[in-house]
Amino acid sequence: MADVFKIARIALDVPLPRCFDYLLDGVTKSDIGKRVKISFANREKVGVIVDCVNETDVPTAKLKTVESVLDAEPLLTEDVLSLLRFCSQYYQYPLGATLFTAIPSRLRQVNAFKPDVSVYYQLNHDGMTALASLKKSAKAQLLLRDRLLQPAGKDELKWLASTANNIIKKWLEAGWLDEVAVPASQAMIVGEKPLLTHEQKAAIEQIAFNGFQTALLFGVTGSGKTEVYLQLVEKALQQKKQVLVLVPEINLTPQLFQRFAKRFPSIRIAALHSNVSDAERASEWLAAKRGDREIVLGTRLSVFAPLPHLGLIIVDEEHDAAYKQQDSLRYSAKHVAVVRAKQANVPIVLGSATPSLEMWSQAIEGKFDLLPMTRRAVDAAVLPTIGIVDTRKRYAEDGLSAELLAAIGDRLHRKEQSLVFINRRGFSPVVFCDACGWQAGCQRCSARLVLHRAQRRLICHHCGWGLPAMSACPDCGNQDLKPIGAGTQRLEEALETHFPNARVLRVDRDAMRLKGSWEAAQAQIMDGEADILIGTQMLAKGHDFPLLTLVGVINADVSLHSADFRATEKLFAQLMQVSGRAGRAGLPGQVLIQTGFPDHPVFEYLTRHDFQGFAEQLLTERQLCEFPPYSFQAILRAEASRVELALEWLQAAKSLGLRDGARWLDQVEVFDPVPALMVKVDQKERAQLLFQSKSRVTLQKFLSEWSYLLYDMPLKGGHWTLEVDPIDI
DNA sequence: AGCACGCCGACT
DNA sequence: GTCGGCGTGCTC
Repeated sequence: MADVFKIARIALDVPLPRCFDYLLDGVTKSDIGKRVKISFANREKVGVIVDCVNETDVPTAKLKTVESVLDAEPLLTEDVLSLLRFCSQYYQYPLGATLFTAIPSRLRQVNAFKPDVSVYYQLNHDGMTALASLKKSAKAQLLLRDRLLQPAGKDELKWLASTANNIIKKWLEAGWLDEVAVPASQAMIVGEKPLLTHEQKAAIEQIAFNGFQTALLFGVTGSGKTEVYLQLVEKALQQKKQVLVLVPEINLTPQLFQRFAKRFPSIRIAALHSNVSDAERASEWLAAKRGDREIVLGTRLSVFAPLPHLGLIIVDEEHDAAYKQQDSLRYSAKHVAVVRAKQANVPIVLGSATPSLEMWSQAIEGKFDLLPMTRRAVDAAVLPTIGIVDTRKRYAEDGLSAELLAAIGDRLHRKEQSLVFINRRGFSPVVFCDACGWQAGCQRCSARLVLHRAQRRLICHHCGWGLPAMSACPDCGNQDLKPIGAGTQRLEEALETHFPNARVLRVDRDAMRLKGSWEAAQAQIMDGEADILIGTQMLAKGHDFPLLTLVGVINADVSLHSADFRATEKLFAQLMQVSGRAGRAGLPGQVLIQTGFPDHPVFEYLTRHDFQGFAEQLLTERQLCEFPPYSFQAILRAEASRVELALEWLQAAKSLGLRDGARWLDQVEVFDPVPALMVKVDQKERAQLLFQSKSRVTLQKFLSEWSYLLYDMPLKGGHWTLEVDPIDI
């Protein structure tokens, strides 16, 4: 018989670094992970049992009794719980708050969640035949058709296409759709497979499927990484295992979902990301937990999905910063994924064309397996030629060099598409008075206001504050205010002037604000109904546009003199990524990068497509300076009404650390509190304190002994956070 | 995080 | 004389 206890230790969704004890007669270790209903500070709350004991320091009079146990079986099973315990400890975040981030919101509530009430739709045989040859421009129908190879809920379909309701209705009436209550398990069917390149074959063969293994799939754009994922997934599925696939952002899920659904039409895939409704997410989460979903495909939070038969983890676009959560539990999903693979004793494959230095260094040191794929899978597709345009020669107000204009003109002539990439929304980032030196600044942030000419407003990109654009300088009355520099809107205007007959399409957050406009824009680009695209980050990732053969990059150097030591690493990855948009389908691609620093080494490596050489050089630098990945960092950030208060608080926190963590101090470097690079954001002034150590373990020990003391140091009128392995310093 | 308890300004 | 401002302190 199992040991029986009297007291349950319960984790709650409160920002306190401890658990709370409640009486629960007959509680056993097998109850760990179950949810309970309790009264906490005179309020009903849901908690999770994390331990059971017979003795506690809490005075007996204070102990309350658990009102009810909500689960027959633990909602958080042992494997997920131990992963979350690791996260709580590693990221110095309270256990309760950590556990509750991993639980779908519907299951955090006191009211019981009734899963599987929603109807699932699936395309039947008639439907597949009828919809086999849709027009390319019927974007919504195409998306829905491909998704409906697998059972799908209404909410998710509506997210895929805003017109889903009407289309579903039509297809139901035509008898092309079946309503399925619960997606049924079937024998595995594998769709058509392409021939593999030698490199793809070699990569697949290196995954042994006999225990924990970390592999870095280093594949240039177009080398066929997805096909490698698919064949590895097939192997795992053959062993009746579940597969976890992580993608950096929701925009990339539909694409990958289609590939998976087409290849494995009988396999049930759960899509877990923030655009799936709460009810559907909870329902899919529970289905995965029952083993009723063979594949879970989702964004970073999916790394905590319950998978009783986990057999493989895939992390696509491993270098992407979106894997790092930037609030509450500040975890790195790819790091957690590696820990999960280790705990579950399964292989993990991380793919990227420009791996993070952190992963790359592990691979070349032999700690991870390196799976290189340096050739494009389509024979005819060659790597684009990359040219550097020196913008010091001639200053162009609109940001467009003569070389780039000529190349665009050339594409127009050949009826091919051009993409002009600029990571800056609005018309111009600076509004400046020649006469007195005045600049338009935000009243709530230490940032400049960006001119949005269409709205005739100056807008702060950090807090949203703004004011109507003025025609005269508010300080000296000068009538000649100058908008300096170019954003997407100015480029749009300039390109329309240069090429009056071209169809110019701007794709940024402002232009794509309306629902469905992004889908429409994609269809427009696919069908060749646009000649020149102006895009921000949105256009850099994912989608392949077959007619696109020229990519121009404006102002590639804004980040080159940034204080962030990761700036060049990020720039290289970003430029490689946009370059990858050029010339994928047999048409040769050209990339033109405008910069005022043409001699910077990053461009030399870039023109040679030499990631390895670039990484080697950066790693040498990092080693010399003892920067990550040769050291490990943590940052304590504080925000308050005035920066002096934040600095004072950090100084006090530092002294506390110096006293209490003294025995680690010879191995942990504690810097001085400094104001943040951008001191003021949204009326709050910020400062930070950096910790660094050559040993991850030592830093962990130091943080563990010191960080809980911070909870007893109130920051009046402010807020603090501790971040382990920060990526923005 | 909530929320209650607790001492000082402008209102019926 | 009260209503209410949000400063500190607690939650098993």
